[in-house]
Amino acid sequence: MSDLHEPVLAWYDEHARELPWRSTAAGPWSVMVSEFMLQQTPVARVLPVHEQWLRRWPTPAALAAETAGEAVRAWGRLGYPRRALRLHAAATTIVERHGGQVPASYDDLRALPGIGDYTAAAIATFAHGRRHVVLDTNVRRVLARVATGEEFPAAGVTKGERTLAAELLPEDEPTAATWSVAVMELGALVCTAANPRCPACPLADLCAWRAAGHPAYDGPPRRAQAWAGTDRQCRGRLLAVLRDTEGEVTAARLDAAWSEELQRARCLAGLVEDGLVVRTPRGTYALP
DNA sequence: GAGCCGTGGTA
DNA sequence: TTACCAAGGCT
Repeated sequence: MSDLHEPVLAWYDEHARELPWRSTAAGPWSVMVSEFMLQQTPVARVLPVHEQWLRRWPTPAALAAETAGEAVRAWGRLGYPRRALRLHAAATTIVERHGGQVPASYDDLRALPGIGDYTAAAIATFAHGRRHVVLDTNVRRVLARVATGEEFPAAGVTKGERTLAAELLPEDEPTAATWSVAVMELGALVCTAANPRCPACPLADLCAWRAAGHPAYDGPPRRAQAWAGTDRQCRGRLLAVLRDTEGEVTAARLDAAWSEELQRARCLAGLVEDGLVVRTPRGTYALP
């Protein structure tokens, strides 16, 4: 399967997007911030917020010196605001335990809040040039199609998947790093979830899914994410009020943001529990 | 391992 | 319009 390398690397050399966190001028912190923001969030929406963050907090120490609430506020509408909390906490740990430098080792990164297997491998690879299996949704989809002949990978990462990805990883460290970002980019731009651009794919002639005639996905249905009326929507509404207000917010303001009382109370308690909101002694609410 | 956690763009 | 989904992590 190592005959996949050359076509993918050549394609990446020609078609890679120029992104701020890929610039030679970008440091490990820029990469780390981007990886947090890109968790489940499209590049287009990350770009402006990433730029603001790096300008305001050019180092982990700069972010750590702020309150967590300012990180949540600056997160804006990227979604999953607990990521902002975790990034702030990770920056604090980096200052306290790593001399203010983003760690290069997978294990050190993996131990930070908000960093799971993917993000640890991604930062070690993209920020420090280390050699790790970087298995995100893009890579998984490309491998499922090219090697397994299925349209989509299983719900969770399988052992076989990880083994395959490890076998495909080039031995040479810098080449492995380029390969990892190249396969991700191929999945993001060509081998997309919907309407893949097979005619533009450098692996078209080697692709098992294409050879099989693009059979439709027949695995278990992926349950749609409910939204309207859910706690997630309610939490989003409540936090938006806090984000868009300097200082404290009265309970009445939050009452106005969501009419269903029981659900509102449950969600507010959840936000406090998560550390995204604090209740003041006066009974008002604020960002931490 | 399944469920939960935001948001907005696209077809 | 509804449904899908976009560089996951945590419990």
